[in-house]
Amino acid sequence: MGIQERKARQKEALRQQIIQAATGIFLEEGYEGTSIRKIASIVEYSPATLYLYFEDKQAIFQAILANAYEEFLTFLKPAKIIADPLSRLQEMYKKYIEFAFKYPSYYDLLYLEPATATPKEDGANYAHQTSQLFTDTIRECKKNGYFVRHDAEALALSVWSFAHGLVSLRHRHRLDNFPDKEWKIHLEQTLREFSTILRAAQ
Amino acid sequence: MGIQERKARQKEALRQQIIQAATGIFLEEGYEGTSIRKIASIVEYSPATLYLYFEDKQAIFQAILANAYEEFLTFLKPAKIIADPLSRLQEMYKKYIEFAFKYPSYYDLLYLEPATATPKEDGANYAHQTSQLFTDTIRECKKNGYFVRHDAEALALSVWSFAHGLVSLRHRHRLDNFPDKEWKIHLEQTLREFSTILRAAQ
DNA sequence: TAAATCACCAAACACTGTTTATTTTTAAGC
DNA sequence: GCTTAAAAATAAACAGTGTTTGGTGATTTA
Repeated sequence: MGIQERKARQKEALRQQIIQAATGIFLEEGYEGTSIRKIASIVEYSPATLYLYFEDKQAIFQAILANAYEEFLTFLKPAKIIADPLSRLQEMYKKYIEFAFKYPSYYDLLYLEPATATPKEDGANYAHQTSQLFTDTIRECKKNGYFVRHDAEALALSVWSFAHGLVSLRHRHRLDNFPDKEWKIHLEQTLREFSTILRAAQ
Repeated sequence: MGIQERKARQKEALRQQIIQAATGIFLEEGYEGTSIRKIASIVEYSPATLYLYFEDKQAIFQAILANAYEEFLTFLKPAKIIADPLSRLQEMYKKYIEFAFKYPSYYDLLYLEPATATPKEDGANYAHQTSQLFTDTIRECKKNGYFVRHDAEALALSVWSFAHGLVSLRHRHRLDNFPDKEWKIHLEQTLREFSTILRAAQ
């Protein structure tokens, strides 16, 4: 009965091929720029075939989303090692922002693209995990005597909002008055500024 | 030579009719949900005719954008009266966030929708004006002895990023783990939290 | 009244995500 | 090996999108 196993393997192989092709286009052209027909032409199958492997376009991107979040966690890992929780928190949102500018398409898919997924499922789930990441770190800060008068969850959302806001204003070209070179300096200045006011909030 | 004037008036009248129809659909269905054909059917002209009055879809929404920003400024006006610049700053980002939740479509068009406009023109321009609004207020704070050690522009971007981040995470359903009722409380808590750390940053 | 200009639109073009009906390929049973 | 049943793949269509082209009929000018 090795035939069914081989079939399952082949089915999974094509699934992965579709995801890979979709990721390739997506990273260069974004969500809207990635069409079923483009993906189909790369894997050399008809567009209709893709619907035997994925329910719809959204489903393909949920598979990419999983990989994107893996990438994101890997990117954040170095920050997680830092012993002092306040320094760790700062390094975390720095890395968060660095990830966003290094992988803009991944970032958009994770946090900026319209999410049609149902609340408790995929779409909002990765976002919830991210918010937990910040909340947990701030809770540790509180244990170490930082932010004693503050609410961990609300402060975590503030920090995350700052980072996400900064990134998405830039990604959506609302900060184009800063040319690329000038922007780099201003970004660093803004990060320092935010770090300063955060450290002052004991 | 009143004929050409009458013609110009009629042309302008239809232009406004198109903008009005487009705004109606847009406020209920968003940018993607607003099609040229839908607008054309409301004003009872053919889709092709709209291209005699606007270069493309984007151009129609730039006209709406102007109205949206007017609405935004009107909404912010009460905050601008406040004498103490620090209290004014706080009321400004509160009103900013309030506007975003009251007119989500307008907000999206202004700050969240992909902007294809050239840097120095419309798209980034309103955003630049918004950033100036925050920067000017913080400069006044500095004159009154607040934020003396801080850079006005960088701090302004921090504040704006926080407000925009909070709004867009919610608008893009990345905070759906908070149901509507719970969210309202958490939003207020987060605003208080941010206000606290801002006040501590002397 | 004839010529020129203007306003308008039907139809087409090149796309999009998705579904249906049909064909081709593969495996199973005799 | 041949037939039958099941599985896999697809051609073609549907309903929609933004936009362009070519042409018609009304209006203004000369």
